[in-house]
Amino acid sequence: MNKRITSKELARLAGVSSATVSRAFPGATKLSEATRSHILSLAAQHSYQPNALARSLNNQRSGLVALVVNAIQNPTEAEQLQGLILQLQRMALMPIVLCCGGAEDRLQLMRLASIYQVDHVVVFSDLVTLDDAVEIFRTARPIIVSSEPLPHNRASHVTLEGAKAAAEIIDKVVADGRRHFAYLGGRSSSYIDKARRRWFADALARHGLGFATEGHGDFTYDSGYKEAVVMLRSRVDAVVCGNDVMAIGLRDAAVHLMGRKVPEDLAVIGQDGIQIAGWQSHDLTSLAIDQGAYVQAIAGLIEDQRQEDAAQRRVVIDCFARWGRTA
Amino acid sequence: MNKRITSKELARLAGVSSATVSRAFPGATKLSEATRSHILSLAAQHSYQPNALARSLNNQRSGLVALVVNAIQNPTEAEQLQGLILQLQRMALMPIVLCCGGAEDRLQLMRLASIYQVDHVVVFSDLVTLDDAVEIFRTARPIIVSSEPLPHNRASHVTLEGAKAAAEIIDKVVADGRRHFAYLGGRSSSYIDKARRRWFADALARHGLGFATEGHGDFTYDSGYKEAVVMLRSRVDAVVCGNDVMAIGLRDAAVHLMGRKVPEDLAVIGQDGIQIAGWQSHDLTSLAIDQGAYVQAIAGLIEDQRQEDAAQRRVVIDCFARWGRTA
DNA sequence: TCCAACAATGTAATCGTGTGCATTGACTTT
DNA sequence: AAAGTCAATGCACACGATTACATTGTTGGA
Repeated sequence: MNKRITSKELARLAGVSSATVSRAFPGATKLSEATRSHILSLAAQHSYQPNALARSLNNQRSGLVALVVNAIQNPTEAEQLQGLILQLQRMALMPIVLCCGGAEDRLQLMRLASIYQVDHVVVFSDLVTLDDAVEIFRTARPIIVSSEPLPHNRASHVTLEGAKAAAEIIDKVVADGRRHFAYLGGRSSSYIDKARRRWFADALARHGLGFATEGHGDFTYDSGYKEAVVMLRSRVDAVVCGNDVMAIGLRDAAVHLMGRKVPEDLAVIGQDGIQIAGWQSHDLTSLAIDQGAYVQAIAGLIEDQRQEDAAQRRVVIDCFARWGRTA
Repeated sequence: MNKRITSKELARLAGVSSATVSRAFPGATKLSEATRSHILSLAAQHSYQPNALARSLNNQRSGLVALVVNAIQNPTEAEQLQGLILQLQRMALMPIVLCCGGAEDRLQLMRLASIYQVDHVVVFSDLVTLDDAVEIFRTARPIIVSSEPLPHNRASHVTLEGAKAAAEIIDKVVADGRRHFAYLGGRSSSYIDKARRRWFADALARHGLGFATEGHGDFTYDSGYKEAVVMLRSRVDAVVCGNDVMAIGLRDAAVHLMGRKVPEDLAVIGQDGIQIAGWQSHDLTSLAIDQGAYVQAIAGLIEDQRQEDAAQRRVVIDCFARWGRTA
């Protein structure tokens, strides 16, 4: 195992002090161009790079970002995570990923991560409360994704607004003659979960309608499949689902297990607009998130936080209708 | 922003030296039980936790693990990553995720991560060569996933063996009367890519058959969809795909665009056995990886590496046939 | 009673970098 | 020519925790 070369050794090789080596790297302050290039070429030759851990120790800035997610397997989170990580890489920040989904003790997990002095925390998971995140990560103010859009001086928010697009979808489905609506949500009491249901409920209310049937899944395919069996026993000709994956599960059960025709007998509407929803075998109508804008918003908030005294902000991202052939 | 409490401050509060505070934490060596519990209760009260960065500085052990992946969006990698991260969390190790897929300069990205003194590196991506990984991450010996199973003293390997299961699948498909086979691989020249093709080619050879048609995608749905249009112009009644996602794309094009019936007109075989392949709307026959065993193997190699002078090992994981209704 | 052994804790060095301050030397100004 | 200015660099300390070594106090045995 080759040990890594240290700045002191490089200084000895270059015939300067370690302080001069240190000065050769970031902004190149107060240092003759000759020695600077000398040091840099020697550094390249011995493949020297400063130790980020030691640097962080007196910088008070680690360059680490904790991403608290539910489960990467979930396509919605996978797409968001992928986009954000690419963005962080461009900002020369390192993501540490925490999977709350399968963890026994989520708070313990976050404490374990907090000792790494992360500069920023992005909480995607709704299994973690804002207060816990703020309390545990003392070195950084969290950014909460899809939480309630209330001003909160201890965290920044990115949240979704889908009322308009939901109305657009409902209007079309009602115009098609559907009258018996169902909603398949999550069991979670998180803000965004309730907000999404409300967008559609409000849109229905304007037609004098409401959800006659309701179900609760856990955002997985299997839960959508299972809930379909229960919910479709009632008279239902349109189902709105809390995410795309449950919608696909529900549709599969309806079509393959219960012999319904989609969209003739049953309209199915998802949420998130994941790439898989666009696969031709699904071609799901969905209340879609603009993933690019979403990631840009998060990255922007992180950028804001880099000045010490920045106020905490909130950003609202508009959803749009993705039209498929299931509604 | 609450600063984090330091060991020196806690020592002052407890009326001891910072050395004693340090001794109270890990193995509790040489320290009276009274002061130990006193310090621990005070630590809990002020929610003190040691700074991992400072600790790593003289420990020579950071607890960080770099996971070099292609793209999280890819369901195969997402499932493996999820499993491995959960396992790492149980081992109290922190994962840093690098996405090579969308990165302009992959080597630069790895260099950026290498300054964090990671203890271990797991390379899933085939966009990075073994030599580059070893060269850049001097502080850790990489574990290479799905690379060639040759002994290599600078890295450990986990690789797949699918010859037997591939033969099982091919035997069944040939018994069904198929004779005109095609293979849709990746453009990558990685070992595992070629090995997978070989498993099926060998199985076909035993029936005096071979791949009459070949295509090259990039492991995405879209590339499977597009290649279908080209490949299915030839006379083909069975296609083996390099992964499940391309298989689904190819099947969608065959069914919805070209009017083929699966499996009547065309057998479709995927690889990886991802969860999505099991969704009823796909129900893909696939050469599946035992994800549990795969993750356990990687975790085992990491555990091995924790003793300084451990030999580098390689582990072979057997694939199995997942039977769906596409073949 | 005296010395040795040992447990408990403090002191100080260490890990690798970054940076304020002091020092040196060359160059400019009057 | 004397003095002031400024660029270039070294010195030393800080960041926060760990650990070898030194020190203290206590106890047990001869």
